[in-house]
Amino acid sequence: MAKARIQPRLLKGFRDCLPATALARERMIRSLQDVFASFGFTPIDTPALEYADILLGKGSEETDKQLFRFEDNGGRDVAMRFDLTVPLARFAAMYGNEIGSPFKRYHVAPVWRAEKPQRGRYREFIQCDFDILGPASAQSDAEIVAVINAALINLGVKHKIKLNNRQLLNGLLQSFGVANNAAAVLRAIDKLDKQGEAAVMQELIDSAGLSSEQSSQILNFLALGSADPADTLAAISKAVRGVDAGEQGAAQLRAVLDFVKSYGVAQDCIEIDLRIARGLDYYTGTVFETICTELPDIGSICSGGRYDNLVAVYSNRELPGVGASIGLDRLMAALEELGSLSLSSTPADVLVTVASESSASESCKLAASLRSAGLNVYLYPEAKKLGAQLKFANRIDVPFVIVATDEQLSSKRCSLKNMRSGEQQDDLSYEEAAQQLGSRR
RNA sequence: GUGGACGUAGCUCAGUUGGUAGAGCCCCGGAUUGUGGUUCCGGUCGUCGUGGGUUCAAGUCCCAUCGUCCACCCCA
Repeated sequence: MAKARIQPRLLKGFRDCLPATALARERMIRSLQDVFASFGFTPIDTPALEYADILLGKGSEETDKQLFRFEDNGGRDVAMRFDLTVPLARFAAMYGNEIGSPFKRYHVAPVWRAEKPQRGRYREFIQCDFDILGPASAQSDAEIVAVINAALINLGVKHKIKLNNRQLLNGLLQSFGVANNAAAVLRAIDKLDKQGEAAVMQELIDSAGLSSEQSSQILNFLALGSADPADTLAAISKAVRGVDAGEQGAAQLRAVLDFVKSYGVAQDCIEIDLRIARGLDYYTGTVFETICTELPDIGSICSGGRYDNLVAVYSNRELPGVGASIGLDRLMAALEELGSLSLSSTPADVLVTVASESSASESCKLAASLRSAGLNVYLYPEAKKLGAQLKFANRIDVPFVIVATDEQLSSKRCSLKNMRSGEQQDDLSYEEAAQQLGSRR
């Protein structure tokens, strides 16, 4: 009796990664790791699964609802991490003495959120986090911004980093007399780009219960987007005068911007955006979001902020932190849409064909010799018709192929074929072939 | 959670007022007995998402269900 066939399929919001995508992803991660390392960040890893109470109530009501949460076989209430910052806080609380302070780490790993999937939004996606724990300094905030900037430049992504400060925002709302419905106000303001001024004004009046004067006042102020941050800062300082939180926030923002400049970040990659609030509850100071300027619709590709009280949730020790997270999958989706993702399905520089069973072992030696010259070599795994091997080379899109007859191999000679141009060099020694390939890379 | 669009070959899709399913690409073989990608010839491929209903007859109409995509909410 034939076995019932199991329909191959994927869970909603989860994706397979084919070679071309996996290679592109690996290249991106390597590029990011280089940047993180260049700033002295060190990698860590933590488990995908945590006790549910570690994760619950740390992000927001929304992230609680989106948790993949279940009972394990031992009856424990467990959940999959929805970000890498909360596990970092738990990690720091457990190993504070070993890691010391300051602690600069990066972490590239998948996270899970049971949301409804959409363009650039999945249920399993990779985040690339980098954080500085310890100092509550404007300099470390600025360093995170500098890392974002360097990382995106290294990936060739045109971007704009939008900065704000939670305390400043609180101060502003206080000075406008709307601090008690802050959440509703911020939610409305956030829609300015998408829905326009009139709709937001209406929402401010209807949902947040503001007067129409308060609404237009706030709207005008928060939407304030002067090209020169100095002008914006001046206006802000004036607006928050006499409100403690506001004055502190404004001072922090100013200090961070000064340092960002010293870190050498181009001014046109940075702007103050008072609408950036961030949904996660743990942010306490500087917050930022980053858009890809060529594809702003896809949303923030990197965001984060300062969270000074998060580690204290798990520890009797205060350990301030600041960090950001690059959404690798969303970024890749953006690059793919822009057509600027290089997609090849093999890392090999050259494919070595196998002419016959009797010469196969010599082909292995040939491949080994090319590898020791530093080349990525795809040795065909069996003797087969040459046409089929070339066809395969074509399929995986390898740029060069080594072809050799049994006679050639017996005297350690081979031919090198360029698969793009079709041109072929005959009668080369292994060293000459390696040299040719090396010089063409 | 709310709203909208769509499910036909591995992929992208066509299929008229209901009449028994097609194209391109991909894949395989040959022309081409050690040279791919171009060209030509041939070939494989379908419970028309699933279940029910209307009808002599359903890919087509109706209901339900599942799935996908998009937008909102929120976010990477």
